[in-house]
Amino acid sequence: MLDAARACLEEHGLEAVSMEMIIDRSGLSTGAVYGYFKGKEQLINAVVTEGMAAIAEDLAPVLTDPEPAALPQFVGEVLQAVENFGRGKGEIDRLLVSLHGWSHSQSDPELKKTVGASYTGLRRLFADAVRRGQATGTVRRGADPQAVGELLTSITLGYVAQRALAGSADVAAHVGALESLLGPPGAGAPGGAAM
Amino acid sequence: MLDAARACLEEHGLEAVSMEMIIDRSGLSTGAVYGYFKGKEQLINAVVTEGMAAIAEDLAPVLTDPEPAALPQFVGEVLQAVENFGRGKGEIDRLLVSLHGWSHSQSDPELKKTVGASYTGLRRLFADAVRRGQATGTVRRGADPQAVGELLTSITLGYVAQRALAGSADVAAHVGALESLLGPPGAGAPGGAAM
Amino acid sequence: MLDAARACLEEHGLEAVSMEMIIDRSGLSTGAVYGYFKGKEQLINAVVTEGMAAIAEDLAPVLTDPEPAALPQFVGEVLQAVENFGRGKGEIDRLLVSLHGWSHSQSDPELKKTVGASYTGLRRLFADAVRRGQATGTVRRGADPQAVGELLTSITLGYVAQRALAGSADVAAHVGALESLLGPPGAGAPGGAAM
Amino acid sequence: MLDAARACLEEHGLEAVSMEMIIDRSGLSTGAVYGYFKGKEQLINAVVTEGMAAIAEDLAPVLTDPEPAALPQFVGEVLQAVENFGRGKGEIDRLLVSLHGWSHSQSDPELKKTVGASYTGLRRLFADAVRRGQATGTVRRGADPQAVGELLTSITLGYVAQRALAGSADVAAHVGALESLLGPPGAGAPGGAAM
DNA sequence: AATGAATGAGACTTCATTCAT
DNA sequence: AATGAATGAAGTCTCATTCAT
Repeated sequence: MLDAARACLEEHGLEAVSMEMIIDRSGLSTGAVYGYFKGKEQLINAVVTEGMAAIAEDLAPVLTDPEPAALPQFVGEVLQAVENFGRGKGEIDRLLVSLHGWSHSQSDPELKKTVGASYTGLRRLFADAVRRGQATGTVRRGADPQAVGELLTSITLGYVAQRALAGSADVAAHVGALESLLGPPGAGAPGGAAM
Repeated sequence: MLDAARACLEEHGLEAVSMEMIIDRSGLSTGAVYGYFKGKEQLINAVVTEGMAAIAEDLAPVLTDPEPAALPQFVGEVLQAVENFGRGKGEIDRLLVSLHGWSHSQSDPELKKTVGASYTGLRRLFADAVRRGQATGTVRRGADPQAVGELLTSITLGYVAQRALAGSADVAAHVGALESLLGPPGAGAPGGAAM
Repeated sequence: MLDAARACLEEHGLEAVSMEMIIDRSGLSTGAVYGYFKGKEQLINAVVTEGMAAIAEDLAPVLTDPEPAALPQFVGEVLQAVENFGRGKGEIDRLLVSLHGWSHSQSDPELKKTVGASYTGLRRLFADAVRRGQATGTVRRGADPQAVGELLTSITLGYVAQRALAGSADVAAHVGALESLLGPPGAGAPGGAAM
Repeated sequence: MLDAARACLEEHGLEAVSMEMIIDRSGLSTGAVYGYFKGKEQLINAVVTEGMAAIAEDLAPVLTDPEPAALPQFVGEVLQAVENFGRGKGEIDRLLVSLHGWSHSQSDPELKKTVGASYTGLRRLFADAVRRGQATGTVRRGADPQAVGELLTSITLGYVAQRALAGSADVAAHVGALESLLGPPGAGAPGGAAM
């Protein structure tokens, strides 16, 4: 059901998905689908919500690592998890579908609140990781965890956007750029051998 | 016309905008609108295209600055230009509308190509600025301009996304985070007084 | 079952009653209901038929009274029985439901025949009562029993309609009007001085 | 449009009329119909409202006659006007459609109010006519105009109901019954000895 | 016999687009 | 060239009925 909706969303876009095509692809009957979801809105919202939950789950191990790696590598792990999530197991690219979710969530107050909470949460998780990094010596002490958390959130979301909009984005390039910019290692981010 | 479409897009979202509401708000007649645009698709595409052109125009002075500032400040200038673009002159927030454009462009091959070219261009502009920065000594020599360009593209797009999705994003926080991470100023990014 | 259907009919009207709501209210399972009634049509028809039978039963003692009262009082007894039927024992007003039955019966040939027979029967019962009234001296001899039966049928049905449509109808007013119009008592309708 | 709706209503009943059949019969396009009426509910309501207005117009000359005839004849004129209305000019019997309107109006609060006002108005018009009759000597002085108005309303509505439900109703029978009951057809209602 | 999840025909309605004026 | 009423294809959803369990 959600799989079918996601696939149709990727294939046809937010404006053109119809219940009929989702239902056809799901293999269920009209009535069955409307038994599970009250309507199209609710179904699309479920796709968005489930997507956020799924990627959050995939990111959790990285974000909650008690001893996070140096920032470039840490970002690399995050982006790789994001990338893996996009590739997923099926044929569809869930990161592309995300953009539809982003657009959709702007127009549904209820969903917007949920999404807002979720991304605010992501920001906080990043900040917490930064604090742990500072505690374990992989992140400069002088940095404001919240501000860095916000920056890392932008990099992560921006990776998704760039990947979809420019057609590609490279995890290694992001890591390399950060390494070369943050290095030379030693000043507080030991182990980060510059590019 | 495009103003009306943009406003309706922000107000109702990609799925719910109707030609009728755009036409009503534009003050033109149905026929007139169809005189200017072949159909809804073309009109929405025009909104997206015009939006990209407009923000590109606003970013141009910063991106093509012959002597770009140190990276944190440079990013600050970019994000501030983006933020100013969003605030715009009217009541609507053009950055929020961008997300609809991102979603929409995924489903229209023609538009997707145009958008892809535009964001690839942005990436290149960033890379070029990095090169100039390396030439004038504000960016580390060891960094790969293309990779850094990709990172900066992510930060920029991510700022837009985070602002819309989390409900807020702070230019100063981004600048501060970069400063404290890239600092101590001197090693190759002089002038960047660490936080 | 019929109680549930009746209640839903009153609450939602002929167009909006659904099997689902009737079934929910009945407390039975879908299958059980379809065990008792072949379908919605048959169920609604049963409601109508049962309603006619029930009011006929309530009216019987009055209509078959061997020595009917003078016409105004006789009509009063009939209308009071009708009113009592409407008030019933439950919360619902069965007279209001009657109007739905009237409407429904117009569209089902089978039911229309049944209903037609029932109301033709009512007319005849009235005519018979008139004859007995003439025999016992409470109704003018000159009157045509069939014609008077038809008039009394109209008054009875009209009472139901007026009650539902105008929002109220008063038994005493009907009786009073008849008394004042038919009187003076004695000229052929002795004993009708009452009230 | 309303003609088509009325015809379909008579032909299929309240539960079975569909917009599709009304639209087909009207010869208009779907969009045109929805241009005139916001939806099915509004269209049916318009049928009901127009029906009440139409019969009210037909009854007006009789009900507002400055010198109403004696009651039996007056009732005859009213019922004849009602009957003529039913026969109408087209093929459909508008009195049969009325029953659907009665049922429908029970379920729409807005319409119910309108209908209630209309029938309350009818009651008042009858009462007024009775008063004029008393003034001109065709109706007994002792009668309560309001009560008689209510009785006449019942007779009128009951005529419509009986005609539809029993399959027939006869104006002459009603007149005859009243004549024979109201008794000695003298100057009309000389003096009003009763009460 | 009883259940109630599932079915899918068909209902209502919208809205992008056209074209007579 | 401009208008906006009209079109009708297509979309969303309901609900009477069935049937595997």
